[in-house]
Amino acid sequence: MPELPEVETIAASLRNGKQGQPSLLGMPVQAAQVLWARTLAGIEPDSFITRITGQIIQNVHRRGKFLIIPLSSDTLLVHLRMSGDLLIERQDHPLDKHHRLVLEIPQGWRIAFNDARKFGRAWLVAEPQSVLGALGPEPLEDDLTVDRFFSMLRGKRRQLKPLLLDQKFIAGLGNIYTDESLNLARLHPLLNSEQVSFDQAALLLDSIRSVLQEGIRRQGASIDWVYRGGDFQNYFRVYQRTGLGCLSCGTPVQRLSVGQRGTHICPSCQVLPGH
DNA sequence: ACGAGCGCCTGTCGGC
DNA sequence: TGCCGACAGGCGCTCG
Repeated sequence: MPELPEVETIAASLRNGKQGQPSLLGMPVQAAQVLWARTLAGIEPDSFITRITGQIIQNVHRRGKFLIIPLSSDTLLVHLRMSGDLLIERQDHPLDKHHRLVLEIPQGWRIAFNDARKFGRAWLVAEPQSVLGALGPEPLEDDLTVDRFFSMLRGKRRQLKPLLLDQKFIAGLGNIYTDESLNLARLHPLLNSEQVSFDQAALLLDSIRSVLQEGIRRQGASIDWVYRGGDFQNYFRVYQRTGLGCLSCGTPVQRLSVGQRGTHICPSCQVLPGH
């Protein structure tokens, strides 16, 4: 489910609280339950519970698609993968069958990691870099300049779409925002990264940023049965719009498969050179 | 270095 | 109605 804008939205609501739901800042973890052991990466349930209990939540932020929750002495890292979500709910609310991890916090609240497909993971580590160390640059940070992005692209010989999905190359993009960014930049997902011109690299970086920022502004996208509350899905240019008209030229949007991922393009706006 | 294929899981949807 | 395949916002692994 979540890509950068959805994770950013979740981090902000856990940090700041929202209507009918407290901020987590300063809250101690009073008890923990592990309902699906494989949700925990590199730690057994008993050790996890012992170690996290009593630690106080210092902050909630994001790096790529990871939620980062610094505690008194360790850091809790959460990756929601395809179907995960972090919910704040009352302790007397019945446990959903998809809850995998539950942390009890004061005043009758709890944090629930809900994840139907069980792909999500949580880490409890002293050093967050041990998990986050290999991530590529943040697309919205100023240190990712056009010059740097251009040389990153030219330094690889890869199809643009799988490259943008590679979290070691750039952090936070997933299937939706990659398709949207490539369409906005009028670049074909199979174009080789070493063939991208400087101007195209500049346009692509600009497109990535504008799509991510609009996603954040709209609090992410809500699709299918995994609903989050954002409404960016109503503003998609190509994603899941197969057969509908391109917003720029009216040509029907095409669906193809790239790296075993459903991929959406406008065949008129996104042309592969020499084809 | 790169891409394809597959495994991990559960749920939904469309076709028959 | 039931069954069956395709598909799903991710990522790590193996194999050429």
